[in-house]
Amino acid sequence: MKQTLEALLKHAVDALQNEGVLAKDLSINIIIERSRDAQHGDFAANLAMILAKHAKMNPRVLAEKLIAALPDDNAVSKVDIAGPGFINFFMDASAQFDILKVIHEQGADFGHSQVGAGKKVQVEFVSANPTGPLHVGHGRGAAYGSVVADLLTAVGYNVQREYYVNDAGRQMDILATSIWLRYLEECGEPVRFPENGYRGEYVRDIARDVYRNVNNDYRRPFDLVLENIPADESQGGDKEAHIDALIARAKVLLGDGYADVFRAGLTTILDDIRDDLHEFGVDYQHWFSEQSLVNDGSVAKALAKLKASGHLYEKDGALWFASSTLGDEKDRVVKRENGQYTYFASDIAYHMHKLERGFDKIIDIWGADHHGYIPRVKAAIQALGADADKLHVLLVQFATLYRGAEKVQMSTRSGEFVTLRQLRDEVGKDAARFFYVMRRSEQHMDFDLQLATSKTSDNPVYYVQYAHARVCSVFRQLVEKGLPRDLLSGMEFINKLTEEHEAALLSTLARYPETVERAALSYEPHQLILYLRELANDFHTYYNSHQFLVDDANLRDARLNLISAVRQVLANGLKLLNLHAPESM
RNA sequence: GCGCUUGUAGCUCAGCUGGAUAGAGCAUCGGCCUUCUAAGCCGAGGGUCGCAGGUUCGAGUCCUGCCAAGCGUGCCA
Repeated sequence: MKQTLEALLKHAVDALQNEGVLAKDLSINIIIERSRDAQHGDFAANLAMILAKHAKMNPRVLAEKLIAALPDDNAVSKVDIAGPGFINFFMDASAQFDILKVIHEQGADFGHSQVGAGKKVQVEFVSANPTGPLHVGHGRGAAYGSVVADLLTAVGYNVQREYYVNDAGRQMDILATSIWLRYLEECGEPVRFPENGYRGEYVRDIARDVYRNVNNDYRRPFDLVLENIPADESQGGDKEAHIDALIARAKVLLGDGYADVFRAGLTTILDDIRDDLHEFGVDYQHWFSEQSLVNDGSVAKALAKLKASGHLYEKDGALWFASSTLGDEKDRVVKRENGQYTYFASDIAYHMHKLERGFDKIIDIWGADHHGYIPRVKAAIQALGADADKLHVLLVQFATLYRGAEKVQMSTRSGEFVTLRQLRDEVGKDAARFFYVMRRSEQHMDFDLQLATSKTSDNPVYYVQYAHARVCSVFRQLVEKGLPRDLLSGMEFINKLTEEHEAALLSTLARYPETVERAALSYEPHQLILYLRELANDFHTYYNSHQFLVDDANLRDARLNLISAVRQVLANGLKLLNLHAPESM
């Protein structure tokens, strides 16, 4: 309907340009928006106010000329000038009813579109180090990323979801070493566990698995393990040096066994993460291994490419990327003095790999604490000869957990954190997803566990789901009362829907496709949640003030068609968010 | 110090990219179940949009400067 009005206005502008009222070379962006207030009609255009200056004319006068030049259209019943020069459009009531037919015909596809035109987009999200179970901080990224991906799919993009597995870094070595030390404890060795090791209970679980598989094969006397190892922090030393030495020692003492322990940790934890996310309604097309970039020479290749284009130099025995010439604050090391690549080096290779895979758009979803990392990655993409605007980094703030008014304390290091699994157990998948995505992703968020589990009207998840269940309930009542339903007759007598509440619902329903599109293109799932709450509210209000199963069969059929459309749109929206649309509650 | 993000009702947050009288939920107060599910609805109170300038027909939204909070500023990931 917006497009129709835009076309009409365009026509009027052309006419005025031909008459010489408006300059021909004017670049005009016609914006039609929905009126917030029903008094202002259904749609409004601010065109006259924007053009007033160029035309050297009072906006209201110009609006009058525009309206005079407007072609007739059946869908428009009245056009007004209001306020400083708004052009308000009142749409014909019969045109408003068309949306019900559209919803009925398109069903589950209603709201989908092709604005993405099949362009290839990659959405990479969560990508937490596989050094332990996901915690609630990752949950928000998971919920947000998956909905962004689903929204983009709904508007016609060809979306690939990817998880980048950081299986190559030092953190993984710390994990493997932690597992081995817990294993030695299992064997009965008097282990002093390093302060920088991973202390979570899951490390012991993996260690026990290893023990079950190899018995004492990897057992070494702890005295030997500790020989000449620099002291840990509480012993007056440096905890980083201590753990690094332990890692090196583990590799020496275990030989091939080290890789075995390492793999046990990686696969166990990755399987757990995969399973966890799956149950949270998050699935990926690809799990991309960082180690594979090192193994297949991609990192070396990426650096060679940077070197060839003159973006690398050596200093202090290390290899540097001159990112400061491309907008970064300072240059960054890609290969350390000790010959090892930095994390950033594999990230350059990773993004080169993404570029080579031919995505039109690359979306990285990161925790907001990584925001300082954006300029260097963009610099890398540019240095690789690609367009840095292809990369869109979306930031997700952490959520602070509350139980009522009480803040839930968390600390990853000590192992005392709330896992995503615990959250799902406590509040359920639907409430968790809904709450995570309810707020703008860059906004700090307070997640109240008590509210999310409350089965009262306080809880917005139930509010929306209840609206869906209520429609279903009406149809059950219809059957119980033995009343017939005639869909076609309902469409035929659709103009019996003359109540204010019905008009409001029709207009809200019509807004769904543009809401989905806006939410998708601006990566803002909360727009969809907001919409669903509005639609649910419109419905509940309607429900409370009018009976649907009335004696007048024609009116009844018309109303059933309306609420059936409401149910369809609620279901479509809930599905996009990967939430259940319950038939009863 | 510099950079990024945030600042809107008592609390948690929206505000459609510059539009008309700044909205919603919770909380508070007052109403509505003999009727399709009260997990619902209706009503009331509650605001210097952090502060000060600027841009223009028009600013919560844009620009500048302050103030406050969070994060970043590693040859960590």
